[in-house]
Parts: sequence; C-alpha cells; structure tokens
Amino acid sequence: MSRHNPCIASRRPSIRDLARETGLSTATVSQALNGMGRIPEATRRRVQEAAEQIGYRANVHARSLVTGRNMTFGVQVAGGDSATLLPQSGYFLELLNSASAAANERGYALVLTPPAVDRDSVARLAIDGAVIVDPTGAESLLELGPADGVPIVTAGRLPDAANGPAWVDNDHRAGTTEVLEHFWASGHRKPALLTSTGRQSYLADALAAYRDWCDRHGQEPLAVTAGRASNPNAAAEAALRMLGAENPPDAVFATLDELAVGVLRAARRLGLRVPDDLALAALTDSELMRATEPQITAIDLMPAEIGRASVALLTDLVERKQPSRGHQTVPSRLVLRGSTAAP
Amino acid sequence: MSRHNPCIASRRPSIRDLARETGLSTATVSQALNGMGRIPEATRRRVQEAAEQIGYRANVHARSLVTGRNMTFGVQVAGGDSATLLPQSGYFLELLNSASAAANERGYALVLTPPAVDRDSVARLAIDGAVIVDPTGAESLLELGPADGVPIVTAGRLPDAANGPAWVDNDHRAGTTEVLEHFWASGHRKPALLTSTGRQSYLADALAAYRDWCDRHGQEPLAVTAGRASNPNAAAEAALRMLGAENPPDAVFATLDELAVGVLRAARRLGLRVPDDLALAALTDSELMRATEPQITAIDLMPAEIGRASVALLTDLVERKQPSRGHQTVPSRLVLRGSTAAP
DNA sequence: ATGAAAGCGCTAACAA
DNA sequence: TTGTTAGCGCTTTCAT
Repeated sequence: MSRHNPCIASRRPSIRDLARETGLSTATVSQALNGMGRIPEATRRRVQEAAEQIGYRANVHARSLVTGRNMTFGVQVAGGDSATLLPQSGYFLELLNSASAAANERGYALVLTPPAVDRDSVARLAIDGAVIVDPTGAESLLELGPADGVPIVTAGRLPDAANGPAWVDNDHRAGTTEVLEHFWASGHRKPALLTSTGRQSYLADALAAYRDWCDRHGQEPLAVTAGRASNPNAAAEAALRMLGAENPPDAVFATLDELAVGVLRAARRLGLRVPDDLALAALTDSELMRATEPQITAIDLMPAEIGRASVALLTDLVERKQPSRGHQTVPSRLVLRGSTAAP
Repeated sequence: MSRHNPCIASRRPSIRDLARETGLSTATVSQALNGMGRIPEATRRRVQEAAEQIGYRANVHARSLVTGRNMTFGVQVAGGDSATLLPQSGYFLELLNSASAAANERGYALVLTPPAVDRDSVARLAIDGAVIVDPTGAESLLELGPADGVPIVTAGRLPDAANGPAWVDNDHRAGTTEVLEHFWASGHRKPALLTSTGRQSYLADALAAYRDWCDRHGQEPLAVTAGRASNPNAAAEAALRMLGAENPPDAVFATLDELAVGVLRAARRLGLRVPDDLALAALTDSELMRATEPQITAIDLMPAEIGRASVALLTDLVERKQPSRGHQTVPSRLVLRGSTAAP
C-alpha cells in the first residue's frame, strides 16, 4: 500500500526517490555518490545536484547492513573509579574533543564506551574499533574487542606493551630527563622524584629516566611515593618528610599535577623559597599549574595530539587491516613557569 | 552461493541460525526475544538458551533499518572554544560519564557530537535525540535537530528558555541565596559578587538572586565582572581593585572556581585573612577548590545528576513523543570549607 | 501458538 | 555506461 501512496506523510527521501528524480537506477545513483571513477563526471554532478535538491541523505543503517562496517569508533576513558580520573580531567576532555574531531573527519562517529563492557554491549555498540585512554590493563574491552574482531588502540601503554595492542604515548623518559637537565642548568643539584602509586607506564618511565640521570650525575636517587594519586594533602605530608630530612633535595619532580601542589604547600610551610631554595616541576600540565603561586613548571603532554594520533592509528588498523602492532610517540613540551628559575 | 555454504568462515550467527537451531521460524524467534507476552514462557526460555548457546546477538543495523530508530543519543559539550571549556572540565567529564551510563542503561549509545554540525552530519550521526551541555544558543544542532525530528535537551538553560527545548538545570538562585545567607550567619555583612562575562543562564540567575538578597538586607549591590572567564589573574586584578577600594566588601561570591582562586590570591597580597577578614565562596565546585589554602567553600552542582537527568528527560521525549517542553531542576549542595567560617 | 512472506534502504555482482 | 537482481538481518503484518 505504501508503495502506491507516494509519501503524503513526508518521509526522508530514499535512494529510490533519487533514482526516480534523475531517471537513473538506484545502482547508478549509488555508484555516482560513493563509487570512485566509474561514473562519468557529468552524471555524477547531475546526481549530486538532484540529491541536494530533494535533500537526500543515505541511511547509515542500510549502508552498514550491506557493507558490514559500522563507521563508528568507541572511546573508553579510564579503567577505574572517577576519583582517579578527575584530577586529570582537563587532559581527558581535551583528548576526547580532538579524538572526536579526528574521527568525524574520517567519517566515523565516536561513541562513549563505559568502562566495564560485556560481550553483549560490545555487539550492541557496533563499533569498528576502540581507543582506550590510560588503560590499567583491567579493561574488559582489551580482550573482548580483539576477540570479536574489534581492533584496539591504547593511549598510554599497557604493562606489557610489547605484545599488547597498538599504542600512542609520550616519551616520558625524554620528558623526565629534560626536566632534570633544566633543574641542573639552574644550579639545582639534588632533585628528588615524587610519584603516585599506580601501574601506569608513565610512572615506570619517569622512575627509570630519573635513575639513569642520577647514575650519570653521580647522585643518590631519592624517589618517594605519596600514596593514593589524587591527594595533595598526602603529597604535602610526603614532601614535608622529604624536605625536612637531613641533606634534603633542592628540587622535586612530581609525576602528577596535584602532587606538585602538595609539594608547594609543604615548601611554604617550611619557609622554603620556590624556586630559589626548591625548584619544582610536574609531569602533567593542567589549569592547576597555573592557579598556584608561583605557577608550576610542567610537561604539557599534548592530549589533543594524543587523541588525534590514536584515532589515526585506529583508522589505519581498521581500514587497511594492517597487523595490529604499531605505535606512535607524541612529543611533549616543557612549559617553564615560576617554580623553576631560568638557567 | 553463500546460502548453500553454511558458515565455514565463521560469521556472526544470524537470526536464521537461531531459528534453525530451535526449529522455529525467524518471526517466532524475534518475538520470543523482543515481544512481550505473546510467546509462551517455555518457548521463550528455549529460544533464549539457544541464543546464549550459539552466541547470537541481534544486528543493530538490521534492527534499526526496520524499526526506524537509531538507539543512539548525541551529546555535545560546550559550544565554543576549548579555552572556556577547560576550567570546568571536571564538571563536564563527570556529567559525560553519568550521561553515558544512563544512556546505556536504557539501551542507547552515546555519541560525541562536534560543536559545529551541519545537516549532513546530523543525518550521518543517526541520533534519536541529543543533549547539549551548557549551550550558548549558537549551536547549530539547536535548530537542525528539531528540524530533522531530533529532540534536544539542554543541560543548562538557553537565554529564552521559555520557548526553547527541554532543559535540566540547577536552581542557581537558591544556591546563590544560600551562600549569601551563609556569609551573613558568620557575620559577614557586605558580600560582593564577582562574575565572568558570558550569556549563560547561571550568571543571570546568580546576579538576580544577589540583587534580591541585597534588596532584602538593605545592602548596596556590588557586582564586578572579571572579564574573560578562565583567567585567575584577571580575577585577581579585579579583586584587588574591589578589595582595595574604600568601604570594601567583607565577602566575595565568585561565579566560577577559577575566579575564586584569583580572589584568594588578591586577599593574600592585601594581607587579608580568609575567612576572618574576607569570606569567599564559588559557584562551581572542582578539584581546584580543594587545592588552595585555605580550601574554598563552593556549590557542588552535581554534574553526574545533571547528566543522568538530561538523558532521562531525553528518553521520555524520544520514546513517549511527549510535547517537547518540560524541564527539571537538580538540587545543588553547598560544600563548606575553610574559606568561610562556621556560623 | 507459530510460520510465510514482504520489505526497511542500500550496495555489489553481474548482465546488457 | 547503465540497469537488473539478489540479498544484508531483522521486524511485522497476515495466515494458518
């Protein structure tokens, strides 16, 4: 019946409407709109104009049904509780925005994937691939994805990056070394490392680079853990102990923005001048680093670049069916502020 | 040919495989899995078990093609540049996470929608509805959506909320009044209002409530604008002028977390004790408010609740085809900290 | 209570 | 160069 009653209630024009409009077949119309080179330019133009005219847009579900591709990527942010997530929220949000833009440029939609997915949700989400940001290794998608033919890219590395999925990351060893050299150049000879607990790769990287540097400079390493990550008070306490001990460090590199805030607080309490008595820098730049006094030197991890690169890598994996290895290193940038002196 | 060659290369089991497995027709199988009540419980169970057995999951595209529903919501975060976005990133991220969870609970996927969409992208995204977070009124989706039958819910109100889309928001007038009463209770008699520039509804709300309160308490209002939103330095300057003037305020309510940080800095520079000489509170709670010394009293806007409520409202709109008016107010919560004294 | 059949809108062989 | 045709996997009348 509906076929004999041509759209009184206005439905979206289908490819058949467009075929009728142009006097061509649906197959030709489809080719003209999507195919490459097979249709003469004149016809193609005619079809495109008619499409514009009647406001035709292809139905994505019909297309996906036949092509077998979803044109959708998933993005999963942080494996765990939102408490550990929020201190770095600026980082995540910037990453998310750029990843979304990059995906859309390539014709993919980006869907938010909840941290704990089961096989059912993976199927329902209908994603062609996924980016997992700062994985802990416990994310179910890490196994479920590849098992169901959904390639994964991680932003940040997994503990066993060698035979894990493709990844995008900063060179945190280089960044750490750069900070320590910056301390050195301004006359600070005894830097300490203040870390949070966690299995993230960047912590291991920072620690390794720190130990290397100490070795090369004949320093005894002083690496302190502040306990739970997102706690400036815990950091302040750890810093108080560290700075109040005999032969204290004259510089601190903190592996999280909030830790650096705690150090600053401790320094103030001890009457230490920053940067003269104590130089201070943080691994992750954030608005927090601009809100203190003095502002804190920090490494900008370029989250927008990380997001963009992750999507680019994922697209390659999905479209070119390349072997699912591969990785990319995004350069970070040391942002000098008042907590460290100019050399 | 493929129909005569039953899955040597393993494809996902289709409804026909399930029909064959159970000895039923595809129609019955479909009914058993989705229909309500029409199929005897025994049959239903049998089908469900067989589905489990062979790992059947319905193809979302095939289903959407026939039902005409996408089972997807869009979410758009911030209309403009990321500079104005990032200071509130914790707020957004929390909102996003809860919105995603709420959508998934209802069977919807949540796709990130870029700020500037055209009609093509709206069609390609294939969304049944969208949440726009903190709209400025300039978002193209605001018009494109409804024009294409995509209902919109805004988290935060539009300038002309009366005949705009459905919205979810806090009662910022009540929140503002609560803060002012809190100031009053601890003996602070002359509160000032420090705002950022912007067309957001919460600014107008705060200002209106502030003026009302001043009226009722026989105070001369002192409302100052700090210029561009996300700048603690600009806020500090504005605060310095305000606090250095004759007959200065003894309390400041700042409409953004970063502004409050600027005020704190100004107070320290002027040698004012907080909260004794100057009480301080902020409209938006964030990790920043816990990173200063003293920590800053702030209104927690319950972003997770906002996200959840927005999705709930959107679902109603989409599924029940209710008139697209309607709104919901989410209660906020005053978090008392060191920057204000106990009464 | 269950099945047969049509068709959602599109693409991709293959035919002309 | 273009058209014909056969589905993609599912839901939904309408029969039985």
